[in-house]
Formats: sequence, C-alpha cells, structure tokens
Amino acid sequence: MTIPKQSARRKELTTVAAKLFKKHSFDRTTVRMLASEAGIKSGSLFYHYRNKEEILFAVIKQGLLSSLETIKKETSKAVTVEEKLQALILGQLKALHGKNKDAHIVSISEWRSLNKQSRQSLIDIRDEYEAYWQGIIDLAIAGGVLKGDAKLQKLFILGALNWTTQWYKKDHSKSIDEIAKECFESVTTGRLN
Amino acid sequence: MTIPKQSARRKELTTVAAKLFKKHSFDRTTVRMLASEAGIKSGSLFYHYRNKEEILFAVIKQGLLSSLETIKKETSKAVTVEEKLQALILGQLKALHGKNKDAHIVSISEWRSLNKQSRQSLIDIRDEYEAYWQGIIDLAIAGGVLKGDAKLQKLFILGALNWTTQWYKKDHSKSIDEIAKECFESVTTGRLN
DNA sequence: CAAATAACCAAGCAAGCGCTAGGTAATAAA
DNA sequence: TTTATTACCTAGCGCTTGCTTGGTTATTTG
Repeated sequence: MTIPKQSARRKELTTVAAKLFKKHSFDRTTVRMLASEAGIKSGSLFYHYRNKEEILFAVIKQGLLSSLETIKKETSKAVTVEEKLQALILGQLKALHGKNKDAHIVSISEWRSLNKQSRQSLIDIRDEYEAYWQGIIDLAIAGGVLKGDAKLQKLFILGALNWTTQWYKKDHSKSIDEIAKECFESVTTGRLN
Repeated sequence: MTIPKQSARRKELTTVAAKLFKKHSFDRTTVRMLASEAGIKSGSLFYHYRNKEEILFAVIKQGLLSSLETIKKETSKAVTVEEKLQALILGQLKALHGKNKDAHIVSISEWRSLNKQSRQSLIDIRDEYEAYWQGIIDLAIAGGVLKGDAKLQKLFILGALNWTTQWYKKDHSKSIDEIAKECFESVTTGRLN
C-alpha cells in the first residue's frame, strides 16, 4: 500500500498535529493523543503517515511554506526600504502569532527532532526563507536604515522576534502591530529622528 | 532513606545531566544514558534523585544561579550606564556560551518540562534574574542610551541574545566579545554617533 | 453489477521507559 | 569491634510507546 502525500485528509491531520506538537512538544505528544484529537484510532494514523516522524516532517514543511508565503505577501505592498523592513518584521510576527502559527512555531522549535535526511530535504525551503530575510536586511543596510554586519543584524532581529513566542500571549497589553512598530523603531532608532 | 540535596556527588551528576540534556533534550535523554555517561548503573541514579524530573530541576536551578552570578559579576565593574548595558549583554552571552553554558541553556529551553510545583519553587530566582536585567534596562532608558518601552526593550535584547544558542558555534568567525559589541551598538545606534 | 480504492478499526506485539527492591562493599562513627 | 552511613549493583517489574496485521465499511469507477 502506498501513502498519498497530498490528500485533503492528510492536510487536516497535519493541522491537528501542529496544534498538539506546539502545545505539548513533539516528544510528549503520543500517537494516541493525535488520533484522539482527530477522532480516529491510533493505528489509523499509519495509513496516512509512514511513522511518527513523518507527521512532524509534514507539520514543519507546512509551517515553513505558509510562513514564507506570509512574509512575501506582507512585504509585497512595500515600496521604500523602510516600508519593506517594517513589513518584514510585521510579517514574521504574523507568522508566529497569526492564523497558521502552530506549524510555524513547531518548525522553529522542533527542527532538531527531525533526522538528518528529513532536515536535508527541507533545507531548500529554509534557505529560501533566510535568503528572503537577508535580501531585505542587505537593502536596509545599503540604504542606511540599519548599520553593522548584515548577517548579525538579521540574526539579532529574527532572534528578538522569534523569542516573542516565549512571552507573548494573546491577552498582552500590546497588539502585534504595536510590537512590530516598536521593534522596527528599536532597531533603526537614531537615524530617523 | 532520605536523599541529601547538596552532596558533592550529586553536583557532579547534575553537571553530567546538564551536558546530556543540552545535547539531546530532556525527553530524549534516558536515565540509562545519564548513568552510562556518569559511569554507574541506571538504578543508582535514584539514590541521588527521587525521580528523573528532579534531575532536570537540579540542572535548571544550577543554571539559573550560575548565570545570575555571571551577569552580576560581569556588570559589577561597570560605572556608567553604557558600560553597564554593555557588560550585561556580554555577561548574558558568556552565560550562554561560556564554561557553565549547558545548565543555563537547559534552563531556558526546558523550563516547560518541569511540572507546576517545580516551576513555582524556582520562580523567585527567575524573577530576580529578570529584575536584574530590568533594572539596567530602566537605567539605560532613563539615561537616553535606549528608547521605547522598557519591558519590550528587555525582551527584544534578551531574545536576540538567547537566540544565539540557535546559530552560534564556537568556530564562528566572530568572537563572543565581538558579538556583544555589535549587539550593543545595534540596540543603541544613533545616539552615540 | 463487480472491482477497486480510501479510510478506518480491533487487537496486540516488541522494545524501551522510569523506577523499585534487596543486597554488597567500603568507609566513618560509636 | 560493632554499627551506621554512603554509594553503588543486580535484576527485573509494570507500563507506555510506536507501530503492525488482518479485516471491515463506504464510496467511486469500469
């Protein structure tokens, strides 16, 4: 029996898995928990996936693709370098806290739970994601919006944003837009006023 | 039989545990792996700890205390606000990548693997750590070295620094001191030049 | 209609897990 | 010299885990 990789049902199950993996971590989510949440029996999962790790693989792939789409869409409207950087920051925050957050958060926190082959086969998407970020950061530095080493700047800003997953709750006093604005102003302070 | 919490042997075992927990994560480190690394049999671990989670608790407590000590020591020499902030950034990076890094990294990445009671009993140390950071950030804002919301600034900077655990390897082209310097200049750019 | 396919279930296996019980040897205390 | 104490080992128990096998039902296709 062959397992179809793009069925609609599989997508549903992957979304359920993203939710539980984010809530409990991959290791602490059992196949029985996944099945129960999906309303089926644990054995039935292996009709859709070869093994548990393939479920994680599907979640992370979905997370990478959807967040890449999010930041591209968000930055597409921007014209100036300032606008692009601001949109990129906002896009990243939306990917982390918006509709499809579960899969994206899993993709950055459970990367090392994948085996080597799985990681290798996702590296193209990851590289594209990083390259997209780097492109805008490079522009910002060339335009004088940012200063310093381009790669470090990217890592600092991405780090500050990704770290929001550790403290930002949806009942926070500030909205995502406000946090994006403050982050933008923080990294570019001085040149603008 | 009662378990002494402060024996020298226990400290050794906790250091071994920190190493493996950082390398493989808490969930993927078995008591047999811990015992093997320590040169004893798995059952012997439970002479020193009540259960596996208590090992994690010991690691995290040690991580919090030693990194708090590190940043206090690092900042103690500083006089001006600029120096204090710079020292704090460097101290945090040393805690993350220096001698006692294992326990500290575990303390920020495995916090949620603790049960509620364990977390609660460590919260005082955690609060002191955050308060120490907040104190210097507040000073920096009052002194005009930083701008914006004090709490957000703290979270952004801490996030950027803690995120270095995801990408910094010891064969990196830049040293810890260089990265600290660049981070400091990045968050304070504009006011100084 | 018959055949194929998709999606599931029931039952359970083998391996690995945290942890325990009872015992041993070496050192320290009385 | 007896008694405690410290630090370990041996052996294995009970449970959970990911996963398999063989079968069932409903829907679609020729």
